[in-house]
Amino acid sequence: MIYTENKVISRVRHKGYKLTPQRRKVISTIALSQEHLTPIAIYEKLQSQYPGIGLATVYRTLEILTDLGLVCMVHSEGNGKSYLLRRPTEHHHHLICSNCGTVIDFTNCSLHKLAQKLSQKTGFDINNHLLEFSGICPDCQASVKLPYPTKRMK
Amino acid sequence: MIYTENKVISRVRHKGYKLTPQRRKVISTIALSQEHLTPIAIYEKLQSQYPGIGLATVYRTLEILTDLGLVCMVHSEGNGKSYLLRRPTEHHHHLICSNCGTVIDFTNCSLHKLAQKLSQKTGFDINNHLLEFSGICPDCQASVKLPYPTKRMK
DNA sequence: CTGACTGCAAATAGTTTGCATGACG
DNA sequence: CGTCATGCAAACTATTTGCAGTCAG
Repeated sequence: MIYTENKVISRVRHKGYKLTPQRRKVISTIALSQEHLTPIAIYEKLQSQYPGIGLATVYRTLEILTDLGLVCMVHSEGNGKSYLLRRPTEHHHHLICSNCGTVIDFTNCSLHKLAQKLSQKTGFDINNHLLEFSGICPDCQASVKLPYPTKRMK
Repeated sequence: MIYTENKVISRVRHKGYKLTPQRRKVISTIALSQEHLTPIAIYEKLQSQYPGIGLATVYRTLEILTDLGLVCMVHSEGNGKSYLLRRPTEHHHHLICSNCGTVIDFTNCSLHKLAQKLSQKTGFDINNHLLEFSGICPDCQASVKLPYPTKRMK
């Protein structure tokens, strides 16, 4: 299931967080976006509709949403030091284009079996996991363009 | 296979990088450590044996080693913003205790099949992936709370 | 009303870079 | 000997925090 804006709002309020216009805006920005957004991207999108909103507020709101499990992160590998946020669908993982940054979600149930096995073997109480693939998406394979800086050393 | 210090050194030299005493020291520190190390941890360990080495040099060396595929990173989730480095064994993944930071390696071949399937479905040219589980290790389950530094299992 | 929330700016934390000096090959 | 590497400090990027004023409940 995808969290609707209203669902998120009621959940936030229900947990005792105040529902300020800033938080509303952040939530609706995430809800309306089709892509994963960085905190900065959210902040910039908001600047036009809601000038004066603080970046710190965006971070603070994201912290709450993360805490409530309402957004999820992408740790893009390689150069990607930025992490991205998105309204969560069902539990899923990410396939990331290391050239253009496109993110595709997928699910994989077999991981649960693997987690169980690991848990038995090691005694860990496993409560979280992170699986990401990265590569080059079809569009980027076609075009020869390289927007992401890759080369090091001069 | 585990890269020996000599192997790393010859590989670095072979790629045309100069083999300075600083690089040697960084490499041997990583090689001798049983645990994953942050860049800062490496820097601090070196301070005693090699005062005056610069943190930037550690980073620059790690960049080279990463480039050569001689170290691997752990992106610990949750609060963990620090990433850790280690001499690589075979291709493997990490199981991380979110309480004490213990890291256990494991391999999982079925991921390759998954990657293939994804690749077919999406057209991505997949060249990398990241899989990590986190949870509470047996020791931490038993004891209430422990500080961070690490232990290791095989 | 009142504590939670906000914007701002300053503070951190982690990492990168510019530059003059120094040393590997 | 000519690069390439180093150490240092300053620059950057991403995120967090302190604070005084503001507002949702």
